[in-house]
Amino acid sequence: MTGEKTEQISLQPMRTSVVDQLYAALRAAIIDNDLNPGARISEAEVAQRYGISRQPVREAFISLANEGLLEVRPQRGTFVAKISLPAVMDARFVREAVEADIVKLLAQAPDMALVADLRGQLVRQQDIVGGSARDFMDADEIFHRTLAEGAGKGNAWRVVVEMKAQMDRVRFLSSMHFPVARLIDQHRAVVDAIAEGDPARAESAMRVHLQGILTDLPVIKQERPEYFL
Amino acid sequence: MTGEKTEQISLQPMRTSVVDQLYAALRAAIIDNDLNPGARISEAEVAQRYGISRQPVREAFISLANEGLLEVRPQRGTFVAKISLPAVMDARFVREAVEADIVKLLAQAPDMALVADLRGQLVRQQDIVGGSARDFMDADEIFHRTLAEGAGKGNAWRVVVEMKAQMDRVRFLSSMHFPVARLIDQHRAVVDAIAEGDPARAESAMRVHLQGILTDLPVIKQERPEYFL
DNA sequence: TATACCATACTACCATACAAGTCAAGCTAC
DNA sequence: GTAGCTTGACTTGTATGGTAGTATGGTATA
Repeated sequence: MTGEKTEQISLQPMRTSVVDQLYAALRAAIIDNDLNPGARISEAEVAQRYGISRQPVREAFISLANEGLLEVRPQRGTFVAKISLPAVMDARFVREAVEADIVKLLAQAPDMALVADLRGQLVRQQDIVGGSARDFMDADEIFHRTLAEGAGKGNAWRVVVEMKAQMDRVRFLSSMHFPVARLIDQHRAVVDAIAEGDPARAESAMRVHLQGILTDLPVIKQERPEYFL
Repeated sequence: MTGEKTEQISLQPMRTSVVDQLYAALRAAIIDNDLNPGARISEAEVAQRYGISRQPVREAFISLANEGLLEVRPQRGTFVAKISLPAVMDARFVREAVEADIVKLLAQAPDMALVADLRGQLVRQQDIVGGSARDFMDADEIFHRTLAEGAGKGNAWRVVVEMKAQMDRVRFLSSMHFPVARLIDQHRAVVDAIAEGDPARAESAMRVHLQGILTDLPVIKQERPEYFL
């Protein structure tokens, strides 16, 4: 369907494989809610839209389904996964557990070079305060990744990324005005606790930060029940 | 390669998809070290062995590569992933963080029916003491999954499963004589702390339990350096 | 009018064919 | 003898064809 507009979105000429490019494009589209939860998205349709064959599309679908972003029902169709409240809450739970332990680790042996880097990021985050939600989300992701890599847990970050995908998808539904200033304050609290070598306070600050992220989830579910399972 | 013995391993006649069956079979083979780290494993070869076409094999490979169990190098070949020490240690780190929070949650609101279930499992674990490593690993997995599901974190368990795969692969290399009796004692300590509603002790017991799992990893790496990255 | 049935147009699944990159053995030129 | 090229046998990546299962809408029947 959408049989008229064959707008032939073009992919880069093979710097990386077609599958990888398509995977990234679809993943971003789903998280940004450019593709709405529950939307149908068949292999053939996507293949035609991107001017490629069905096989790479299918392979991109597999990875997205494994991440819980697509649901493929054999012989029936493939759909953007509806948002499951338990799944999102569990993703937040996992992320909190992992990042709490990461900052605990950092505070046990404070690295002042890392702290300086983080403080620099805080300043740059302040500059975004009036800016776009997208820009802040990017800065936020860099901040959290810096913590993980600073603790030498780069592989653990991969898990957080997967959990974050579930969470971000919901956040992008919530009309985009999260309290940037407060979030930055929470970031600062984490950094300060690390700098002072106070693991308990660092952990607590991170938990508070991550627990506050999905507070308006019930509201969103009431506003858009059709997006939820 | 292995051109003679085409022993045609047969898959079930389509109760579930060919891809899913093959995925499970290969995953088990890798974790059990039936397929050694670094071993070559081409799409065509596996397809022939199972009497199916290359496409389903390829799709199973994608999922296994996403889990870090295979490494596919374009135009070069596909290999069982060598064991990366940082990756394994980070997997343990993530698992500890998640399961520590799970038992903390359970101890905050002890469910005596769950405790009874767990105590029953402890008894059954005792019966295995002289038995096979495989049997104990299965019982161990059930125990940990019961904790996760008891805390209402069934989705979080999916993450643990992925981390466990990395860890179990190493454990199966270590000549199989882990101290079963001690591990059961540690399980009991967790259950007791939950029953008594002591979150701090439950957390601590779980962390001790999981930290003790990979102690002989350096020994294994010395014994079989060719399996490591 | 309500319901069982059936043709048809989808879907994802699997098989097969072709394309393109990689690597190593062996030949050629020097 | 050796460096460098050619060639061919691999590999995974992509395209296309055919199959079986599913939903849907129209039609005949009670």
